[in-house]
Amino acid sequence: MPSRLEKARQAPDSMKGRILDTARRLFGEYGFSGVTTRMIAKTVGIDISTLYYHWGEKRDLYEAVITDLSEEIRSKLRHIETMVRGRPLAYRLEVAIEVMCDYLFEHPEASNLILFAYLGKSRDVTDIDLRLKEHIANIAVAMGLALDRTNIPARANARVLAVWNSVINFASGENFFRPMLDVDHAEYIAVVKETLKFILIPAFTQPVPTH
Amino acid sequence: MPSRLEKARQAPDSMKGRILDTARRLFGEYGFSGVTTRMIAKTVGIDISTLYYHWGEKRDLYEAVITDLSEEIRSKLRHIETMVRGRPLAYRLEVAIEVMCDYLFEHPEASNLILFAYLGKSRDVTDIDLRLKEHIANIAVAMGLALDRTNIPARANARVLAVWNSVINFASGENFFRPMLDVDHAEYIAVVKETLKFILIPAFTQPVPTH
DNA sequence: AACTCTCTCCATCATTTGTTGGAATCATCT
DNA sequence: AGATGATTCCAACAAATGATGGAGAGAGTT
Repeated sequence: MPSRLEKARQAPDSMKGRILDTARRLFGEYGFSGVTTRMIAKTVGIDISTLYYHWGEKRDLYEAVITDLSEEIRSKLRHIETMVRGRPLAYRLEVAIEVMCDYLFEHPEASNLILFAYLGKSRDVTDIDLRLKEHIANIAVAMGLALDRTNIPARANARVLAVWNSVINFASGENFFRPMLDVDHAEYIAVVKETLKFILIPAFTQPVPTH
Repeated sequence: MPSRLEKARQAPDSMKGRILDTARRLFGEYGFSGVTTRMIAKTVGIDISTLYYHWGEKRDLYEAVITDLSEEIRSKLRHIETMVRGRPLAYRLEVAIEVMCDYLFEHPEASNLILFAYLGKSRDVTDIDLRLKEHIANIAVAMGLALDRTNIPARANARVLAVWNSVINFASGENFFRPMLDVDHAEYIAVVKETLKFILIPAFTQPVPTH
């Protein structure tokens, strides 16, 4: 039996990887309690025992999904950081918004999983670490809001979180918001990007008001 | 047996009202699938049949919670509108942020319920209308981003949504974010308000850039 | 007292859900 | 071919879950 402790990332064509992918999609859609192990197995097209053979408890599978996602986000942020290093802040924000939007709209389940993690308390699953603190600290440094990764002021972290949240919500809420805006998918992405830039860039680039 | 179709709002000391309140808190904490009818009944301190007697299906109870919340939000927004009518935009934003933050932090389950509604698909509960479109349209008009409630441009709606989302997420994610900021509850609220003002006010008040 | 109406609970049912044991299949190695 | 180990599925179980029928308790009415 394969170890459940090994690295989450799986070859996407292996059975273990296929289960992980499907679980990720479904957990993102319905949340932990909203998904049954049978749903996952049926979607993959396998028997439920096969799922348990590869991943053990439902909670372990969920944890693997979160760990996997966290790793993906980290690498995405690293990528952004290399793209913007040394550039002016407005440019950094613009690139970050573009890249994060593209990533999140290509992986609709990702932002949902993140939001489910915020909402937190699922009776059965607690203290699975999305390592958001780490991610946010990295962004804060990349944005020039803090000098080093340790001891970042609350204010700086909060500002990064505000940016982060704006992006996440627009991605997660697409089905909810898009009818309100009466646009198609592509237009939605464009409007979101424009709106985010409209909201975020002035805040960080305008001269400090004297009051 | 009481009708399940009557107005959701209940006297808070009636059995039906007590059940509604408890259900709201629990649904906000764990989501629809994360809550069992037995949990609700046990928390209220009654037998599960009593719950079914008053509210019928779990879904109906959930729907009542959402309808109730929607009504509450609408009245809150109306209240804000009367407070800011005719004032300059920066002031309007500031008041809106203050009042919405206070409301959401006093009702921690509210923002969670809203987010759960975004995420949407709960296998068992669909198409319960939070009437967000209406709320957002009202804000857009109150903010002066649109002239009348009909035919609001996508761009305006998106901007209001961005504001709305920022507030909601900070309220819902408190347990998640607060340890990252290393502040207590009161400080958290203060930091959030400050951050929201920092982010949102410049965007809407700065002179239109020429490009 | 007898009746009615509202409300509450106990007991129960059918499904669903998480989880496991064991048999069958299949490829690999000797 | 036979042994071995990995993988898959069938069948089943215990617990949890949504939901209901019916019996009481209590208050008010006649």
